[in-house]
Amino acid sequence: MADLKLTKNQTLVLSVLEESSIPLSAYTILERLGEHGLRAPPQVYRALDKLLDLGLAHKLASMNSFLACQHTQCGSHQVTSFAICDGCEQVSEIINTEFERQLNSLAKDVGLQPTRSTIEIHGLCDQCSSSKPTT
Amino acid sequence: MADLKLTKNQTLVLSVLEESSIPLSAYTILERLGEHGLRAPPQVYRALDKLLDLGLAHKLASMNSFLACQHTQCGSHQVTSFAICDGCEQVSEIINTEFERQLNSLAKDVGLQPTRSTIEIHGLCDQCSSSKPTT
DNA sequence: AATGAAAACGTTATGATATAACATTACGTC
DNA sequence: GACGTAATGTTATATCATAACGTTTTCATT
Repeated sequence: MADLKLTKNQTLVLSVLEESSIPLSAYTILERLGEHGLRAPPQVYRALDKLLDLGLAHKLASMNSFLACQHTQCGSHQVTSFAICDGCEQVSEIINTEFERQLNSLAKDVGLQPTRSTIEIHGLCDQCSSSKPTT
Repeated sequence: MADLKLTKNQTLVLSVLEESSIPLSAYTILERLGEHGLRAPPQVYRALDKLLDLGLAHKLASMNSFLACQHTQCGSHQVTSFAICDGCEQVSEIINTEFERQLNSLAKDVGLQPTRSTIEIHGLCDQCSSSKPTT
């Protein structure tokens, strides 16, 4: 566990993310940590920034929300992709080297040296797509 | 040109996007259209929503900004990827069917039926990477 | 243990992004 | 010209994120 170096607020924020089955907004995290003494957004955002740096959490730009890294050891600068169900909000974190290679190749084709990528696939999971359409 | 069906505000917003070499925030668009009578955010956001629907504009979730579609005819629901230079802010819009196929395959592997994707690659373009590092 | 630098923290205020809600106007169709 | 729909204008507010500043904690060095 890399948790050992985390500060109090970072630990609190990461715990909330880990206990959630879906991504959370910074303000939802703040609400849940009110009873632990957190009162203002910067306390959450600062903890999140550090967790993102460490690769222990990820931000979903398309939803303005955050989730704990699902891989116990997610190198902070790999290309990570997310499959997001718009029904149940479950997220799968995908790391695929062949896909990463192809992404870098696309970037190179247009003359870009990539540093970070946002890959977020929205849709419906098998379970939601079999239950939702019956409306 | 598909412009023929656009309303006044949609046409104004699209014009501003087309005249810009970089993505613009909704509020920047609003400022630029102040002289044309636009005064409040909903006027811009409503036009943007329609332009996104029509595939005439795209949103970059990682930057909270918008740009005109670079393909004269971008089917509104293709997988479109963006290569974004963090130096000069130039964006290349990439459509690649092999990449799209692989993306769909990744989604399928985790049981997701994709509907829309956010693919944004950040980095430095060749020009910026040869000028910036010398600091 | 004293000390000093760096990191983390708490707090207030504000900036930036986006939408709800409602009244009004434009416009095609009958 | 009456009607229904789409577009518009406007006010207010919700949501997301950070600047700025002072205090406290941490911890290596003395």
